[in-house]
Amino acid sequence: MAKNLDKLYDPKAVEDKIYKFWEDNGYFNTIADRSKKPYTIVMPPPNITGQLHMGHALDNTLQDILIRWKRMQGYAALWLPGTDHASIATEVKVVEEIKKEGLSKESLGRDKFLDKVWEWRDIYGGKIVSQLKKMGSSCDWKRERFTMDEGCSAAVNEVFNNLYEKGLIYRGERIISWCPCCKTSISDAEVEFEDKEGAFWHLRYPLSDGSGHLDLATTRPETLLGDTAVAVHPDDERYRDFIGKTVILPIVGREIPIVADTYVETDFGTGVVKITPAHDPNDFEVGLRHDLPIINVMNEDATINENGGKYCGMTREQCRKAIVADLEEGGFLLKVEKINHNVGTCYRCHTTVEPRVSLQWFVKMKPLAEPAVKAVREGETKFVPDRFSKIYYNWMENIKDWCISRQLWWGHRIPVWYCSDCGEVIVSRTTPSVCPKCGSTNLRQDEDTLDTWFSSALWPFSTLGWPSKSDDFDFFYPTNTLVTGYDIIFFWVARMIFSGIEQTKQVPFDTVFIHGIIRDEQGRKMSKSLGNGVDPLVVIDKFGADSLRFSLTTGVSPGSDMRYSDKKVEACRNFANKLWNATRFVLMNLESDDMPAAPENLETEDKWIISKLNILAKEVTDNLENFDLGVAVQKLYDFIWDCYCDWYIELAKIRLNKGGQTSKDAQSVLIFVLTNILKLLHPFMPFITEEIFLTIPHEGDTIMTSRWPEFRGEWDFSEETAEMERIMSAIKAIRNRRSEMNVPPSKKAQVFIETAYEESFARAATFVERLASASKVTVGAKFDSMESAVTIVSDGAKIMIPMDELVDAEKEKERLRKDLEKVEKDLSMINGKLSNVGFTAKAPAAVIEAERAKLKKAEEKKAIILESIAAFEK
RNA sequence: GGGAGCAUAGCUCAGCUGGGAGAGCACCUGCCUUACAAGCAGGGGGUCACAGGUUCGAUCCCUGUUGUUCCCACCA
Repeated sequence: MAKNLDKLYDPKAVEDKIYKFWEDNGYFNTIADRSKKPYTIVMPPPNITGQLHMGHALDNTLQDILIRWKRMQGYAALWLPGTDHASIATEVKVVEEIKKEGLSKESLGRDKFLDKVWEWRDIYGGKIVSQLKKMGSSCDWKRERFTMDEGCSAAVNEVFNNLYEKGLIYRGERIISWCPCCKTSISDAEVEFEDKEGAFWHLRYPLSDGSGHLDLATTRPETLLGDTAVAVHPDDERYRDFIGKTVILPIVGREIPIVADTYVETDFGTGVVKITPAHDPNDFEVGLRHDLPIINVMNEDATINENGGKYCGMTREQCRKAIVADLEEGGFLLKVEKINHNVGTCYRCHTTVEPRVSLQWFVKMKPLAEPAVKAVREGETKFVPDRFSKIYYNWMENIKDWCISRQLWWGHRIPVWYCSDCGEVIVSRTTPSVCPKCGSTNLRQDEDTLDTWFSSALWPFSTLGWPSKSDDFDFFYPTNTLVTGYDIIFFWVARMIFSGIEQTKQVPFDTVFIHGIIRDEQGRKMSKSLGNGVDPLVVIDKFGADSLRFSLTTGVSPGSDMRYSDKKVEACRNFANKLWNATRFVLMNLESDDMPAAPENLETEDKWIISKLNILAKEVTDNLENFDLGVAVQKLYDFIWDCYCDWYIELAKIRLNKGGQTSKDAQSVLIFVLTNILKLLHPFMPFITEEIFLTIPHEGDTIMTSRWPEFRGEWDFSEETAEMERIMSAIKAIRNRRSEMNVPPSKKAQVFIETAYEESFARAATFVERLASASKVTVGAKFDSMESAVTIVSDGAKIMIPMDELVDAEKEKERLRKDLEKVEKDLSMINGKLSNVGFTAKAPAAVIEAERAKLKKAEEKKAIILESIAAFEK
C-alpha cells in the first residue's frame, strides 16, 4: 500500500537512527578480502584536545564521499580512523587543568603527571570521535588507533632505532627555536612569523684602544649581554683597518674581537653587526666560523640567567628596558628608530620564540628528502591539484635537519639511555638493564620526548600493523588517497612520504587530495581569538549533516578556500527536502510495496530520463575519478531538481492519473530512476539517501553496499531525447509568452501546432495541455485567423493560441519581426563560420557538425517565422 | 627577495585539457497547479580586471600591467 511521509524532511529523526543502523550491522568494517581490490584512506588523526571544527567537517566529508563511492563500486574500502596525542597542545591543556587544583607538573612528578594526562585523554579523547560520527563518517571504528597506543609506539621505537643505526639521527648542540612559554624546543616548521612593531636601537661600541668606535643597530638590545664579537664585511673599505682590533662591550665591559665575515652586508645599516652566537641562528654560524665563545644569557623561560650579571632574573622584556636605559645613560645609545619587522612565534601559543643553543636530537634530512622528491617527480605520488607539488618540492629541496626532541613529558620518550658511569649512549629497541660497555646498571633514559609529528609521519603504516608482519599491511598498504588541507603539507604530508619510503620502501599513498580552508562569511580565517568560528554541530542541529556535507562540496574547486555561509547550507537543506518530497510523491502513487516489474513499454519521456540518467552516471563517476567533487555534485543537483522533479514527475502525473499498464510502467521508471539517483547521491548525502532507499521498494539491506550505477550502451536513446527536447522547447515557449502577457495559469487556452514533427507533437498533446495550460491541443490542422491569435515559434514548430481579447495584431507582427531579426543574426553568424575556409579546414569534425545542426534548426525557424508573417500580411 | 593562487551577474562561486558564459542567493512579475511556498512558472542583470600575442576562433593558452590573498626565506 501507498505510504505517506511527512511534508518536511526531518534530519534529526533520521540521522542518529541511521548511523546506529550502519554501525550495528557492521557496514563500516572492512576485511582484507583478497577477492576484491583494496582502496584505503587513513584519516588524518584529529588531536585529542580537538573539538570538531569546519576543517574537520570538510576533510571528513571528502574522505567519506570517496570511501562510500569506492565501497559501492565493490572495492574492499578501508577508512582507518584514529586520534593524535598532540604533545604540546595536550600537555599545555592538562597543565592548565591541574593548575586549577593548585598542582603543577613539577610538584606531581613525571609519572603522576602522565597518569593525569591519560585520565584526561580517556575523558575527552573520545569526544571528537563521537562528533565525527555526527558527520556520517563511515570509518572502520573497530580499527581506531591512537598515536601513543602500543602498536604506534612500537613503530616509533623501530623507526628511531632504524634511523639511528643508519646514521640519520644524531644528537648535537645546535641553535634551535625555543618556546619560553611551552618551555621546549620546536622545529623550524613550527615557527610562525608575524609582523610586529619593533625598533632599531642604534648603538656605539668603543674600540678598546680608545682610537674610535663602531656604530651598529640591533632589534634586540638585551642580547648584547651575550655578544662575543662584532662583524664587518672583509671587503668593506670603511672598516678594513678595524679588523683584528677589539671593542669594549658597553655596560658589560667585555673585550670582544672585530671579525670579518661575508655574512655582513655592506649596504645595510652601518655595515657593522653585533654577534650573539647563543641567541641568533646567523650569529651562531658566524661564531662557528670564527671560533667565538657562546654565552647563553637566558634561562628556559627566557629570563636572564647568571651570565647576565646585574640583569639576572629579569624577563627579556624587562631586561630590554633596563639595558636601553643604561645604554642611554652611558652615552652608548645614538637613536631609536621605529620599524615593523617579522618576529618568529610559536605556532601553538604565539609566544615570541627565543633562538637558543642547546643539546637536541636531530634527523638528518638531505638523504631522506632526495628519494621523497624523486617519488613525486616520477609520479609515484601525485598531488591534486598538481600545483601543490611545487610547494612540496620547494620545501623538501631547501630542508634543514629536523629537531625532533621536545622538553615535554607527554609523548614518545626518546629510546636512548645514558650510562651514568662511563657515559655510553645506548640507543635500543628494548629497555637495557646493563651498559654494554662497562656493565654498569646505573642507566638513565633520556628525559625528552619526540616531536608529535614524528609519530604522525608513520601513521599510514603504523596503523596497519607495521613493523609487525600482517595481512592488513600486505593488503591495504600502500594506501590510496590522503585527504588533507594545504596547511599541513610540510608538517605532515612531506614527512609521511619520506618516512614511508625510508621504512617501507614504498610511497605511503598514490594521491594527495588537497583542500583549502573554510573561512567565515567575510573571508576571514576562522579563529578562536576572533570568535568567528562556526560550530559544525550547531549547523547539523539546524540543517542536518547531509545539508552541511552537501554545502561543503558544492561549488568548490579542489585546493581553493571557501567561505561558509548559512544561506548555502539552507539551500542544500531545501534540496534534501525536494528529494524527500519527490519520494513522497512517488510513494503516494505506488500501487504495491513490492519491487515494480520491468516496464512493458517505454514512452518517449521514459527513454529521455533514462538516457539522461545514464549520462549522469558516467559523468559523475568521471568527475569522482578526477576528484572534481564540486562538478559532480552540481550535476546531481541539476538532474534531480530539473530533469526528475520539474519535468519527469510532472509528465508522469498524466499517466498515473490514467491508470492501467501505462501507470504501472511510469511507476517502474519513477522507482528505477529514483533508486539510481539515491545511489549516485549517497556518498554526498548518506543519511537521507539511506532513509529513502529503505523506505521505497529496494533490493539489499542497505544502500551503502548497493551497486554503483554504471553507464550502459543500451540506455542511449538519443532520438527520443531530441524529440523530448523539442516538446520541452514548445512548452517553455508557450509558458514564456503567456507569462509575458500576464495570463494566469487558471485561464486555459486552445493551442494549435503546425509542425513537421506531427506525430511526436500529437503524442505529446497531453503534456502541452498539462504543462502549458492548454485547454485543447490541435496538431496539424490549419488555423487561419492569425489576427486573433498569439503566434509562437519554437524549435520545429509554429504554435498559435487564439486569445481574441488579449491579442493586438500589430504587436504580434512586431514581435515576429523581432524574432526574425534574432534568427537572422544567428544565421549570419553561423554562416560566417561555415563559409570561413579556415574554420571548415581546421576545426574538428564534431564542431563543424554541431554548427551545421544549428544552421538547420535556425533555417527551419526562419521559415516558420516568415510563413507566419506572410499569413498576417494576407 | 623567491614562489603560488585569485580577479566571471548585486553577493558567494562553478565553468571538466579553446567552438556563442552557468548555479545558488538576492531582485522583479504571476501562481496556494492534490510531492514540496524549504514550492511552481516566467524575467531582468556579465566589455569574463586591463593591454598585447598565438589561433579560423580566446573567459580558457602565452607575455606584460594593475589589484588582491597566501606560502617560503629573512638583513643585524
